[in-house]
Amino acid sequence: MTNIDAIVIPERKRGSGVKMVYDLLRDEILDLVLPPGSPIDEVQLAERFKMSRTPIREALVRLSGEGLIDTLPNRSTMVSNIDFLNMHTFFDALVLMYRVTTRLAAQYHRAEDLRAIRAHQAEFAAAVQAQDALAMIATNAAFHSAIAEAGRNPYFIGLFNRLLDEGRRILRLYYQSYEDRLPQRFVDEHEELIAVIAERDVEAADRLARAHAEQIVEQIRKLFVREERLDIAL
Amino acid sequence: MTNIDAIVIPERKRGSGVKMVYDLLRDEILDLVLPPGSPIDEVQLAERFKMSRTPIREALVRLSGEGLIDTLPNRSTMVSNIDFLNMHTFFDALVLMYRVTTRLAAQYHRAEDLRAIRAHQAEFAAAVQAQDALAMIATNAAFHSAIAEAGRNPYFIGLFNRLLDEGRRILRLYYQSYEDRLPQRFVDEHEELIAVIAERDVEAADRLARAHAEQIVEQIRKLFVREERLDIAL
DNA sequence: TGCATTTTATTTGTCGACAAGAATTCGACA
DNA sequence: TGTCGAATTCTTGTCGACAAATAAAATGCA
Repeated sequence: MTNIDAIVIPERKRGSGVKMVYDLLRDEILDLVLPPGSPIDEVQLAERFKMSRTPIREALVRLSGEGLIDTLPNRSTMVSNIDFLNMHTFFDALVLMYRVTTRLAAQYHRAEDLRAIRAHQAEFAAAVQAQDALAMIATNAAFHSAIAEAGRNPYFIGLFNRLLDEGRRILRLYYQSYEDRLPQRFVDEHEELIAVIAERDVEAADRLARAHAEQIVEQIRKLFVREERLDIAL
Repeated sequence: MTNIDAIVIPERKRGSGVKMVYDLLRDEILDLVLPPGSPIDEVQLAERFKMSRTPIREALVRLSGEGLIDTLPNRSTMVSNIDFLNMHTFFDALVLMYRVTTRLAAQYHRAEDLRAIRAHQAEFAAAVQAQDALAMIATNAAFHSAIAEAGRNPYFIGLFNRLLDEGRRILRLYYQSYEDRLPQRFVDEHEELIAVIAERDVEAADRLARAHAEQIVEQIRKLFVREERLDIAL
């Protein structure tokens, strides 16, 4: 006894409304389906999800709290912009969190953490093998997020995940250029990271994580200057 | 033509509802007027603020996003507990953010930042002079928050403010014991911090911030063991 | 009395409606 | 034709109401 509506909107249960809208909007923002600056219309969303504006608004409040959307009082709300002018603050925070979370993972990880980390690494390697840039971005973030989880510091986990989200948006902008040789190097560096975490070598974990993070930052920087050149060329 | 209601609820304007509820509840949670575990009743709040449940709920969603309240789906919502078992994760994050924000302040501060920092330091010194423990907690947090602002990294500022909030709750629990001699030492250390920031001595800023943070952590730790002794004594 | 089950009450999640601001359109006048 | 102001349309913030989910109370039974 399934009707067609049940396929489009899968039998929403009471209480799942906000979470559903939140998850989907979040994905669409991070995947740049909704690019920075896109207007967000409550009424439109309400029609799309076939629910009233109240749960939509609560989802938007959550997204706003995480800085993914900007809300002008009594006026429009839109997907938050990426602050290219102060990108260095993002890089600083990212490198530090790479280091700290990897350090803590080396200190506090348990056996099951390593299994989860290795599983994500396998997915990342597969994405590199398949030259699937979007999958590389997602699996790389998941890999490092798993390392952070193994470190068991909720404050660092929270900030790091937020940074990884922001990085996901930034990399999406340039994912075309992921066709070079660097990804294989990242795969190797990930393996080294796993090794020093497993050995509980905190200092080595710090050193490798730092080098790895600076690699990534450097790559993003190169994407920027290439983009600037294109701008000038036009 | 003012009526009595206008005094209790000061002429609420459209759009200010959520912010008002959010600000007030946040203060009451951080000041332990609402201690951890307190139940939060939407209807009661709606009556208290003389508004409907909708804006109340949106304020609660924000507070939930910041981890200040916990919400069980379809069930009660309450002020989040302080996780004493994993207090070390809080200390780790706090020390690191003290160091990082002070470093960045030494690097990036401007003249007006120093003025703001010195103003907060003056207020802190006054609170110590007056032996006003609650004012010490608040002005100390404001002092370090101002240093973080001078560092101009929004990611660090966000996490650090969150940690300072949590610290405010923890210290409130024990603020009686602030009657010892340590506060004067903190005043002196603050002066040293300001000096190295003004000199833009990054490494010294890091070193002093770390020592200062570890002082504070050590003091909180001592409060804990004293509390445990009292528990045993009973 | 103690336990299981039904009934009632309370609380939460969602809804449709309305009114206040802001943006837009329209029209008057120069 | 261009500009200013009034009127209209649109969007947002808030409201009161209702129904689902849970908790509490009441009832029945051993």
